[in-house]
Amino acid sequence: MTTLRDIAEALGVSRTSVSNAFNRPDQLSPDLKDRILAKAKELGYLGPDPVARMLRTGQAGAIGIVFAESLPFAFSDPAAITLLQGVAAVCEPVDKALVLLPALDEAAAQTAIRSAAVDGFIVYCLPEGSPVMPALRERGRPLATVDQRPIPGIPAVRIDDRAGAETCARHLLDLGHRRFGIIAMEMNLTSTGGLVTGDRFADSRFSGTTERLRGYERGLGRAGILLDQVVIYEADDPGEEAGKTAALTVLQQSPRPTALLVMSDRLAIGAMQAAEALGLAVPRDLSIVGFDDIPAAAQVTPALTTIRQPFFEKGRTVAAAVLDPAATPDVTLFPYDLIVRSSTGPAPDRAVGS
Amino acid sequence: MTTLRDIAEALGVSRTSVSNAFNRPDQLSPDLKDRILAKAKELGYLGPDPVARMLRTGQAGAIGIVFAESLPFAFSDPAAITLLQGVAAVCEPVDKALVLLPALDEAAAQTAIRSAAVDGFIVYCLPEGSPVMPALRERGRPLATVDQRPIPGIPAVRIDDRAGAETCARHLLDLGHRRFGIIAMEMNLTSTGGLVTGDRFADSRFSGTTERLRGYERGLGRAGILLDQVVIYEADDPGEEAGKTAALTVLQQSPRPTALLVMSDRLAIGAMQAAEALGLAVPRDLSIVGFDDIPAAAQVTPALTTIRQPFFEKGRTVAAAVLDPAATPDVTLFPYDLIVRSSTGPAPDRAVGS
DNA sequence: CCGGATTTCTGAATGCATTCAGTCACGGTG
DNA sequence: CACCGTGACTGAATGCATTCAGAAATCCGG
Repeated sequence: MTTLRDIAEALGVSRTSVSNAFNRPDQLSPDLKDRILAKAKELGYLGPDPVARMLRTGQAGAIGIVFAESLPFAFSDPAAITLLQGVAAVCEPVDKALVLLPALDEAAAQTAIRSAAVDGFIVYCLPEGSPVMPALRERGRPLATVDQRPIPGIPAVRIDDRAGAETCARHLLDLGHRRFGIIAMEMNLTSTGGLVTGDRFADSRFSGTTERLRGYERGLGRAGILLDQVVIYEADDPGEEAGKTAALTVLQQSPRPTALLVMSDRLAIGAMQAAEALGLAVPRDLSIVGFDDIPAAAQVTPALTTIRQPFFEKGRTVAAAVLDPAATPDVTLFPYDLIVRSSTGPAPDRAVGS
Repeated sequence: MTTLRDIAEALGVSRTSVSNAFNRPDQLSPDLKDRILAKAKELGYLGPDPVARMLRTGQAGAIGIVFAESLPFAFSDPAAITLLQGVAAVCEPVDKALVLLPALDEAAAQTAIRSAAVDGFIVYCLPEGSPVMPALRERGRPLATVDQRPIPGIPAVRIDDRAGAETCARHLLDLGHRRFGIIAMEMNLTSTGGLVTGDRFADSRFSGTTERLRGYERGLGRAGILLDQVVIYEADDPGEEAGKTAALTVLQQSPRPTALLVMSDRLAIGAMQAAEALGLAVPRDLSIVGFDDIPAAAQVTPALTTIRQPFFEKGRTVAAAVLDPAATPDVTLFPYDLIVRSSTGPAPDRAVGS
């Protein structure tokens, strides 16, 4: 394998000059530059080795992203994809590559983190207490988190999930609903799903789940409804199928809820399928509110009422935070919006409201 | 900044031992190992520098992916995402990270390629003659292409686009259609879109576009229909909006086509929106066939008839090809399937067929 | 033709860890 | 007691390029 040195020797010039020929051609007489480049081609030199350059300059030219779940799984999440788009949109103009760290499990994530050549890490949706976080800190690189519980000293990007969820609850209350079901996202990495009682949520490791539940609680509380009066089902994964399974159970409780508070659009879309399977018309018999406003939310029939949050912007912001940690506030809170579409309507029979 | 050497000196042991303490703890007496680890912690050592290790071992522990378009754009493509999932599924178990190379434009892609610390590259959907390809070869790393014209000596993964497209055409022919419109994907990176004649496709740089058109041509040829008897519109980007714009024009030609051959599902979904805007019922007034079978194809109403191709599998295969180039055949052709759903039906008035 | 400003080029230190081929000491064996 | 195998540990070469400070050469005006 040819190196800078070989070329320098073959030509009787210094290594510096060869390096300059590639990196700062203006520092060299055109003649020498051409001779160097020609010799390089002749010897089959592949150009300065990027790794050696990194070692010398201390710049990796890349930033890493770590997800709580395995990569193929993370890619199935439209919200994560949009976030990634935002991240890419700021990395690209500054020529930073994006490194997706494999995270088959927590151990794998840790080794990946230890051996990643990156200038900083974006941390997405890690559960509280994850051992991945210490591994990240040990690398001593800039860090920023998104959609997880803020850690003091590390820039965090998120929305006010609690307030968003409260808004959902109030929307349904305003429509006259009084019997609710809640379909929750996972509370931790190893969730098996199933019906749960409100207090078990104290164990939740995922900030989004915890906060949204608290938000529902607060919202429903305004009508005097307590969490143990509502059916709560924890989905065992973030996919539509899990939402369907969850809703199937929730909708077979009696008295049947007239409205479903669902923590994500994917789950909500699954819930709509369940409603259809049970012959319930949405929103006539059942109202459903999602969360996130993923692209599919507007496309399903009926279109989903949901909370919109700016994933793309969030992506841009975390990326910027990692790129320039100094200029970043501790936590950036983005606005959210209730988008009322066709999946919510007046409670079917107000007289029955508990 | 603390290094291996500092610890070795502080403890009066060799660098080798310190290195071993981290990488091969079994080579060391437990006592020494503990002392080293303790001292490392004490001195705030962050662990062996991954870049230095890469330099020494020649392993980057990552593979790069290059797209023809800018990253945020690439992420909007459901097919690319599924492919990525497949790639991730094989990289993850072998602890390889995935490096997304920024490609704001071709020049940016080239610098990114030159400075990426990766063990190999996956090349997705590059147009023919792209200057990115030579840059890739210069790096001298394993390469594999997917969804683009195969390059001799480089493993390629694809489907038989031509045959797939021919199948679409025959399907419509079998339903009695005789007046066709074609909505084509971009022919090159700088396409501005618009109506085109069949022969201009000789200029197409994107293999998928070229092949699919040839396939339509061959299919329609069986009924004696030549390409210049059909309206062809080249979309100016891969998005749904572009499909709608295209279809709006195509459907206003007279005589109006009774069937649309659309080169991708995203464009096809856009075309369905156009049909709706024009008050045409699908499939009663107009049949539409897409290509790719992205998840949305099954979800739109009416569900889209399309060609299914195994993106996930394709991803796995290219990734495997880069990881182990020796064991890889020159070109891997995946099967495709015509999935007949509800967007195609009998021609409205067979008597009018040209 | 001279002094100083430029331009061009070089030396050598530096970044950090891995790894092969041993050395050394110790315990067991005949 | 001599010899050998084994485990523990070390030396030093090696991977490849960047960069600062300064030397050498060239050029300018006067």
